[in-house]
Amino acid sequence: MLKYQQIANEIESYIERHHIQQGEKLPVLESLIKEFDTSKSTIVKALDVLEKKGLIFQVRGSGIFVRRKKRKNYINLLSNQGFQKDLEKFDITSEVLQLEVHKPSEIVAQQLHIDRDQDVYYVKRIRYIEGEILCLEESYYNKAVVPYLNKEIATTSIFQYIEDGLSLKVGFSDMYLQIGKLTDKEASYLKLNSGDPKLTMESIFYLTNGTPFDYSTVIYNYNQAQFYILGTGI
Amino acid sequence: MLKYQQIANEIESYIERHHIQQGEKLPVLESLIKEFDTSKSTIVKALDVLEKKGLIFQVRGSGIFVRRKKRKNYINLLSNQGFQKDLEKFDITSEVLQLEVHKPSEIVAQQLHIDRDQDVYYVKRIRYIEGEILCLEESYYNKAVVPYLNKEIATTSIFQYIEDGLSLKVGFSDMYLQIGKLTDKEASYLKLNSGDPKLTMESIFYLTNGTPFDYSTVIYNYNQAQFYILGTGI
DNA sequence: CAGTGGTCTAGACCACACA
DNA sequence: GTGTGGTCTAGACCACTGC
Repeated sequence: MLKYQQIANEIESYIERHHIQQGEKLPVLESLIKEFDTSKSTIVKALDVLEKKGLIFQVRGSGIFVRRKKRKNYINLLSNQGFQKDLEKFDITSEVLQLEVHKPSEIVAQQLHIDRDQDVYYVKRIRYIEGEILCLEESYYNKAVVPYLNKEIATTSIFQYIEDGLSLKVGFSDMYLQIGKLTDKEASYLKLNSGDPKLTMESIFYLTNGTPFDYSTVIYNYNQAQFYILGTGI
Repeated sequence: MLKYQQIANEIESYIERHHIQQGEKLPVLESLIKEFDTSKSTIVKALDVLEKKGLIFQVRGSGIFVRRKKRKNYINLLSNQGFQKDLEKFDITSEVLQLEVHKPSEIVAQQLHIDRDQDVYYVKRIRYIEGEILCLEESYYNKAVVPYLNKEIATTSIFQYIEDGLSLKVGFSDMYLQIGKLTDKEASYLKLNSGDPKLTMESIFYLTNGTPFDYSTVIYNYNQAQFYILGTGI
């Protein structure tokens, strides 16, 4: 484990354990350097990680302060973790409607940067949050990257399988959001009415080496679609 | 200007100028160090900035590659810039419906972390993108932080005024997203129908020192609400 | 195994907040 | 002015990629 990551984790769990509130001050840099017996740069890097995660903010000449969102029951929109990791407080389950290997459409082939004669896994799921319907998801995985999938994996967490089972590293993602009205078909899956609001989120996930491996379209139930973003100033 | 920020900007404009495409390789670290005549750490920091912005990705043992989103006409959901800066390709205008100083409601006072007897600016605007109605925005500014506002400022960019005119630094933000149906009133502002889909985005903006100064609720026209996020792996 | 990016150090110096 | 975080350096060493 990287030293700075280790330190970041320890500070994070320290904040968590001690229920430190928004605006409360953390020990000064000098103390942290001594505490963790490391160099200044390493501490600074660890704190940068936490700052980018939205857990703290640093004020020059003043100190390091805890940032803590106040609203519960909102889902973190960022985080590549395909949920799960981020929603460990929530109970997320999945019902697999379809799982098969086939050739991609033009659009899918383009998003995954493959030829139309290469195989993809197609997975259609309904995902539940605390027993309520959260979303309808249709995903395409490049079979050259994800050579095997089964219903059991798709019922739990595909991303966890990719990272732990296949030892692949998820790097980054492009996400596109749109608002619209549910079609008849979508509505029946989500047990809503045709014409009801929907949030559509298309995502392309890439490995750390830049290979796109997953193209997904997720349609959220507007009753459950509550998201938060901890912005960190671009 | 900070050296690493300067370098990041130069690399960014280099990518832009040369129309470098997704996946194309940038010069290796060693070259950049020589080119900018600086230390390795500084270059690394500059590249980190660009990576977090979603412009490049770095692969150990391989190289530095350009990342470039392909879809146009989507709005960047992140960036604290209250749009404008991010939408410089878009034409954003605002119509001010209301602008006044008053005492905050319980909720507003709480979000801005002030007492109910302190003044806030209340601004209600309709914002247009390329001449089309983009959203209805209601904002509350802590008057202790933003002592003066007028219609002209609100018609252009309030955030630019805060940063340039008042020399305040925007630090970070909490954002909450929800999907729902338009009320009669909202629909009439957006020239849509009651019951049509809406995306509601509540934001609290903080200065770099952690002071919340702006609480805004924005209701987007679902026909124009197209967003993208460049995820960078949490 | 050569090339490339990533981590870590020790320390100098700078910039800002706050009293 | 003191305390605190931020930048920058020069260099050692590590870890991954791809030939």
